[in-house]
Amino acid sequence: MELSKNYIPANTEDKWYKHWLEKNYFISNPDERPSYTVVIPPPNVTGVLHMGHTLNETVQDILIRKARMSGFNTCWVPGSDHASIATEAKVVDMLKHEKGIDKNNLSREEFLKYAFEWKEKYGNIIYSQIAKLGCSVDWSRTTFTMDDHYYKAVIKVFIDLYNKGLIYRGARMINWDPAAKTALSDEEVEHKDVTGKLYYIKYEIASSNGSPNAPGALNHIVIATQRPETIMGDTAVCANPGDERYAYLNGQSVLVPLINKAVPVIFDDYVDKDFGTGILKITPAHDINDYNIGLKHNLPVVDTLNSDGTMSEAAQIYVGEERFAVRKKIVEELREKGLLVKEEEYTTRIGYSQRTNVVVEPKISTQWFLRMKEFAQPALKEVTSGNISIHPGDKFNATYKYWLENVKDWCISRQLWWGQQIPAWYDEEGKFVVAENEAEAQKLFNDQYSIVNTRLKQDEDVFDTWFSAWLWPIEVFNGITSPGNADIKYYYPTSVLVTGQDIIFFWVARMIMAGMEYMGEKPFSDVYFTGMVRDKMGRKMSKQLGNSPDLLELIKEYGADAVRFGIMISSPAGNDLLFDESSLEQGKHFNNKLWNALKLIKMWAAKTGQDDNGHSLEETSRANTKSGTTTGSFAIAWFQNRLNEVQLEVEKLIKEFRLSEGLKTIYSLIWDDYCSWLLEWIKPEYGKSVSKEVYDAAVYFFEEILQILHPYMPFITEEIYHQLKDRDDDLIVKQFEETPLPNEEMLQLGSKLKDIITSIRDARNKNNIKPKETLRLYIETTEVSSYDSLQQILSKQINAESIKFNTTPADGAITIVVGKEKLFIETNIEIDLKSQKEKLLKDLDYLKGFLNTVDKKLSNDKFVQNAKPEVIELERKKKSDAQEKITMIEQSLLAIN
RNA sequence: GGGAGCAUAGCUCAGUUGGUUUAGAGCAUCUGCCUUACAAGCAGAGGGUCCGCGGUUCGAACCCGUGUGCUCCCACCA
Repeated sequence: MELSKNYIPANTEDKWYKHWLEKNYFISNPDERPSYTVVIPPPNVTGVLHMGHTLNETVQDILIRKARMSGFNTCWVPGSDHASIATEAKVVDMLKHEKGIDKNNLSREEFLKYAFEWKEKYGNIIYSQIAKLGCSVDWSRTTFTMDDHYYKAVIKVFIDLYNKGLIYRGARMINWDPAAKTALSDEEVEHKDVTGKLYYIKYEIASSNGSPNAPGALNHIVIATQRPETIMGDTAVCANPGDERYAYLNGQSVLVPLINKAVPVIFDDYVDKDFGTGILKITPAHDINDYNIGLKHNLPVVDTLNSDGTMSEAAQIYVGEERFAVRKKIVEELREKGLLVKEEEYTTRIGYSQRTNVVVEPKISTQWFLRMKEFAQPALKEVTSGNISIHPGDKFNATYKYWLENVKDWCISRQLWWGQQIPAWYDEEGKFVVAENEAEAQKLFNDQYSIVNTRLKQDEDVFDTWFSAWLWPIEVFNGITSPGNADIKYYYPTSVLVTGQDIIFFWVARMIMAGMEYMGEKPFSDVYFTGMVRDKMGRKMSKQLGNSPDLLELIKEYGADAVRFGIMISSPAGNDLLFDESSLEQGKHFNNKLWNALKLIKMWAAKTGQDDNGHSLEETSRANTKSGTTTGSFAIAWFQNRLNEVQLEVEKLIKEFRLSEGLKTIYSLIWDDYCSWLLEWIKPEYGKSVSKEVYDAAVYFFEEILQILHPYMPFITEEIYHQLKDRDDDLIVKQFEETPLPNEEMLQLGSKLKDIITSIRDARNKNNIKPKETLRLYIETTEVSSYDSLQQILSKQINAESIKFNTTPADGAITIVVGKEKLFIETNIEIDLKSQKEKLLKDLDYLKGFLNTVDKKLSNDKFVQNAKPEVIELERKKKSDAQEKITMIEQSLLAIN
């Protein structure tokens, strides 16, 4: 079949993915081989995959494919996360805008029906994207965090932890999201720097107890606040007890402006005398500090906000209006009434809901909490002991440690419908039990409260999505719902977790906790953190900026392999990566390079007559004959060693999770060593053909480099593997064999050959000698025999009509020094020696400078005394080498003049 | 306020116990090539005060201190 001019990904990608599926290569079952297991960080079913996912999935697929080709029983579990709040927000939004439905008018069941439809739709899009990218996941194990068994697992764990006394229910100050109308955990709040205003407001002194004002005292005080809309919730004002300016207020009250409510003046060390006016309004319902001071001083709590962020009845004024609108109105009213003393610009950090991006309100609310201290110790030890390795560790070990040492209780309840409903049952008086179902609950009511057959109502709330996600590496193998089953025993602990550094606390730390609690063992051995994908200007990808490309579009334009290449070539572990489509372009070019190498080899196959009839060839390439030995054999022997060198290096790099460097190494092996050197070296002259031996070697090496590249670029490698030969086996499962150490001498000989060729080509360029112009090469060397195997290649690559050793040419030849050898190039055309003289002078300059630094070292007594002998030996050698070269160049210069 | 990380070519980055040269790669740039696999290519070249300063050392891009500039995480000062 005729090969297309360029590689066309669309022709191969779906075909091979389908083939791999049909052959069940992705499916894993426990057997006697060692397992290599990865659980996918389940994408949220909130939408489609973005570039961050692309990077993550690619990394995982590379690791999995590499392991699959290295003798492991690989299992990559795909799935998705219901993402409670994030998805619910999306569904609510969709209902409102697309169907004109208000969530408040739906029953829980009706809403969940829509939510499941949403999940079905987006879950499937996500899965198809994962497939398009080539990910070799075991689809038979696809798990969703609200699957029946998974749902049960979450409930079971909650009940278990409750019975262990690790879960409690109570009123605490929590973060409230007024848009989603739910509590949030501390980790779901993002703090951003915001320039706001500090308003200085007058509070009249009420003088309620009739005591006279102190001398010089005013009839009002001034208090600074950023949130004037909260003043109606004030239940005291507070000064530092050591602050003499306010001592006179002891026992007095002040009036809250606008509503003229009298509140006491109290004193507490918490107040900083030097900030603002040194006096603080206390609003226990809406600030965590105020709440704590309130507790200490027994202050009442006046909650002036409704759950949706509007003012409540308790606020007395502006009831039902939105909080930020009210802020403006209150400032205006204060100004009109002369109660606003001044405003100043002020930068502060404000908490935003990670999911709805609205300003979070501190609010007192009854929620479920999980005690975390008990979990922190074992989870910390796994990492500090090195039992779990984090990559890159220098960056994250400290962060991990800090969080665990300062961990706070986890608010696990959410006022949402999308998620696992909390299995707590309440009677009409508010007594409750925790039970799997209502029947069980009735029984417990009987046992605990001696109440029989009362009307029970299940808790309306659901769990934080992370309260299900933390069980992921266990329950994808049903480890909670059927402990000790064959899968969990075989696959747990998993090998590596690949995820974003932004969820180290949300998820990574908590999975380790759950693993220790429920399996008594870590959930994974390594954690590989990828950085954030930004655009090439370093900005975060976002819909608003329009800089977040569509994965399927990219695959359509460049092909999945090129997308994988592009994202991997620029992604050092743990650092943010700047995504630039030009790297995908590079990937596309790389595909094409491979494709063209294939075309070349197919052409040879046709010429050698090996394609159909298996004829051996009659003619051999010029590079292939020399006195009975095949010198194609040098090219072949050299490449074999170079290949071994790269194989070992890539092996090491992947083991260290330095995937980007691994790809660069492979890229260079293929483009430079295989295509630019090897294929050119063994390429026959026009009209001639290659020997069977050389042809076979070229094919064999092609297969080898395809194998190394396969984990990174699975589609094109599989395609070419099959284009090279008709075969029944597939590259995806081709096993790597043990790699022998490369022969250093051979590698050096190859480098020497390359250097000579490059130097001569440079000289051709500089002296304007056309490639077609033949030249006569003279080599001054002490190692003539080393050229035995190089000569044929050399003369072909530089188009030499003759090569002579240790014979001096006539005047007018170009002189080049390569290593410790002197080359003379003689041609039939007139040469202007100026440029080569310049080159020699430049080389001379460099060498003299270099010699100088070496000399300085060697003439330093301290160096000679202290340095290691081998270092000194090396310096001596550098010195003599440099001297030798200098002499050679000086002689050459003399000859020119 | 506390902590972490980073700063090397125009850009993105390597540089793994301090000594293989006066520091490397890819991309970009420049020069020459429509050479029969590949112009999405080939051949070649140029390009750096390793952020500043000080120190340790025979020797520093690398270790220490300090300054500057970025980035991120954590934290309850209105």
